[in-house]
Amino acid sequence: MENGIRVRFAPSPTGYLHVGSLRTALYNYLYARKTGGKFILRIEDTDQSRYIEGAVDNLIRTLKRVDLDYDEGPEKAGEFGPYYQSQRTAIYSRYADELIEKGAAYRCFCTAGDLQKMRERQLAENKDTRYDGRCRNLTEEEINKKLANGDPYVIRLQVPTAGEIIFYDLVRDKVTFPWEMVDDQILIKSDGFPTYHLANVVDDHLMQITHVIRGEEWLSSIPKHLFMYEMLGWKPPKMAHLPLILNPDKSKLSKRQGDVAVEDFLNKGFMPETLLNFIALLGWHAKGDRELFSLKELETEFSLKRISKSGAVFDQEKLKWMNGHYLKHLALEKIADRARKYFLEAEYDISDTEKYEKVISFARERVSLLSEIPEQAEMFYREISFNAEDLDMIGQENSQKIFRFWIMELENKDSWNEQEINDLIKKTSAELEIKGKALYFPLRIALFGSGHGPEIWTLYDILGKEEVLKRLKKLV
RNA sequence: GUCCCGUUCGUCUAGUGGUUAGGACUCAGGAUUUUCAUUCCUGCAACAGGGGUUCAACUCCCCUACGGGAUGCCA
Repeated sequence: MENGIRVRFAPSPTGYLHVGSLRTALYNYLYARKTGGKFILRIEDTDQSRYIEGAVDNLIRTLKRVDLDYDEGPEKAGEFGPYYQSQRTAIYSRYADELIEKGAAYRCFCTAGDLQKMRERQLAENKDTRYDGRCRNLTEEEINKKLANGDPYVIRLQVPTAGEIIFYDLVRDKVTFPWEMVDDQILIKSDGFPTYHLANVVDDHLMQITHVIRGEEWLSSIPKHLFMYEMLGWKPPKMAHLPLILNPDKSKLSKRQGDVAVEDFLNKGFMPETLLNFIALLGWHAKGDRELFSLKELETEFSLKRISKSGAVFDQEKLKWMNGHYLKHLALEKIADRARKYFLEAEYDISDTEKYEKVISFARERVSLLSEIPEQAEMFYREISFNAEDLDMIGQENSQKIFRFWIMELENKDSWNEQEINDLIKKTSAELEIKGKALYFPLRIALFGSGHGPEIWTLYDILGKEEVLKRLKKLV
């Protein structure tokens, strides 16, 4: 159901995918899926000084890992490419020229040093630090002379100096800015590359973007963007500015205060389902009390109208809880598959698939991260070791009686089912007149090296009769 | 500093003029479980402050406070 809605996720390739960016991507994705529109990925790589090898590949890989599919973008050419801004410089300069012709932009020959000095002076005089517009009034003669001279220059937007601009944001409704406060933004840098502001306006128009959904940090740039749309004679897209995701101290979520890279969360053992579900809730909420949603469910539930206005603290405690939830409720094979790499890292032999899945089914119940699963599984893959206290318990007469009784009984029959093992426990208790903790503790210590852990049957089921017997025999 | 945006339990939030202000995470207690974990139940805990408007404000308006964002030849 093509309805012409087109949204985009336009990250700059910084080398990793920020959690806040993931949410922006998700909301754009959801809005596209919900409305039957298109979701475009565009790479905003116009800052040459920040080029990072492999950053785009990593970005795309991460998007894939969390299952966020785009309809157009790098490696998925549509009719509006190229989708790298660094490959579109000719396009931007054409529109920059058009703005100059229309008197909405001008060449500025001020050097970085000039600007620095200007800023310092403004600061000293306690004035706003803004470009003072000194190059606005250069004569044609002066300009041509500098041009002929090969002086480097930038192109600046010539914004109105008085009045105010009113616009309507889908999240914040009416927003007003006085033009006085808006700077003559640089559109084309002296290296010929555009700044975000120009590139974003040009591309959103050319790529026929209908809705711009992005972080609140862009809100104050809207006047400049809207001015460009107007001067170029274009219809601006609808805007939705998302509340910020915050550190525990309420500042904008940043690297300095912990992990912000989606890759890091994934590698630590958080799962895509968790990340997507949790992050969807940071700034958006369904009508009722429901909080658990799969991606598919979000696609139908999502609505721009229910995006909240205030920032949301990224609470890792709740993230962990939610991951624990998905660990327990997702298909066993899926968890088993994802946990595999952690077992391999721990060098456990998991070639016995049946055993491995039983282990997973036991361990998934008691952890909140994929990476924590192997430590719960140690008793099934490693020889157990005992501390002094354990040894003491093992050496006691009653313990020895229990072990010998079990060895004898176990050897009587080839295989045991759950009922039979439980009956054996009862029988042991009756025959030896040992009960409760005094019975279970020695058994647990002997079989898996701890007073706490799985039920005896669970352990027997996973390890099998031979291994259980072996562990018991070693101790008598 | 200036401009912009925001403000319901510690945190994420529901709420849209009349509610015992609901849910989730965390925390505490209890039940189940021979243990641990799970699960379930119960509890603690919030409308930033002050003015209006109204018969009635968490809900609408204004001010103050606080928080955040922007203020780059970065996005």
